Amino acid sequence: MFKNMPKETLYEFARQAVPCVGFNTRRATRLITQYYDKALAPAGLRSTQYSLLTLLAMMGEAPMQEVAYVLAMDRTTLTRNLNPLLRQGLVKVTVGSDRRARPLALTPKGQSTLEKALPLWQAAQSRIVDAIGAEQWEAMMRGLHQISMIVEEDL
Amino acid sequence: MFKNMPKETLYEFARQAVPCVGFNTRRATRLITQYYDKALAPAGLRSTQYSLLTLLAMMGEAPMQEVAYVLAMDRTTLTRNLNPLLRQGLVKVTVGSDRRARPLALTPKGQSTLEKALPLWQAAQSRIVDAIGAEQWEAMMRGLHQISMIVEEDL
DNA sequence: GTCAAATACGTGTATATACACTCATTATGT
DNA sequence: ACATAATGAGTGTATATACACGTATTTGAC
Repeated sequence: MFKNMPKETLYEFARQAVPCVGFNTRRATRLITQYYDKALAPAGLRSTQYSLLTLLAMMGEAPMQEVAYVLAMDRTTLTRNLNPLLRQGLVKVTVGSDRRARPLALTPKGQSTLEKALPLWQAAQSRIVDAIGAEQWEAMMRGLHQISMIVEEDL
Repeated sequence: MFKNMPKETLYEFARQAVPCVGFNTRRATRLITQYYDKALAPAGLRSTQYSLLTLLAMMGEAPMQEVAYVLAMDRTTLTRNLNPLLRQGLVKVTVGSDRRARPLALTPKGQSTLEKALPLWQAAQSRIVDAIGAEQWEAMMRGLHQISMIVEEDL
């Protein structure tokens, strides 16, 4: 019975059973995403939605192509991810001088939602970074970027 | 225009724009999953499916509850993830002495599919681990497990 | 200037993910 | 033994993800 096992032992079992980079990152990402989802729920945002709003706030008005590229996300996935944000009126899609492009931008409501979410995110983020330490977190980021670059060569 | 940027610069921009643990792990996981998906395609498996088959092979006949727990995956997600594997006849669902439980087990076809996939996975895995080094990979695993334990306290 | 190539985007389909709710079966307190 | 709680699992719904394919617009070669 795994449920009586300490988490550390369970993780070790899973890692031994499936010693795959992809499996272990996906597994951790499931947990981490749930954690931020829960933290951001009072603002009515999911993890992905918070990330997207934040990126749009930083990028300003930008065509979908560019946004998807920075997200390392399929263009069509971005289209779907926008739907809940459009329905809630947090993001607006306009048309630029190039009438093919669809520049995205935050609405005032999107801006205020983001401001409401910021302290929630900050608390969740700090809880992790404070626990593992900034150096450890920086090292993890470097590792994830390193792996990302390796795998992108094969896509 | 981000497309002319070196990847390293792009990643750094994304990390600065959205300095969130969840965002950065999700972003990397998207790329890594695509990479393994591509590598495993000749065996007709997606990354998640390969992981699940491997875990079932290691666990032997086990009730869904247990499998989901080891995967750190919602029980109902496991139900859905089984569908393509059941349709392809790679996994079978039986009924045990406790008629509520649904013990899962690989079929012979599931076993042979896994054997076909193994060298494909090994090649993809080695490409990453050889590039970053075993120590770096071990450190990443420890970091992911550490973060997983922290966030699980809040779920 | 015209027409093919390139570009920006959306849709159909399939898998991956989780929550709320429901159903069937087993365990338990009296 | 029986009523109730606890347990194991499935479904409805919504979001997240990517590929194959199609549409509209712009670029560029001539």
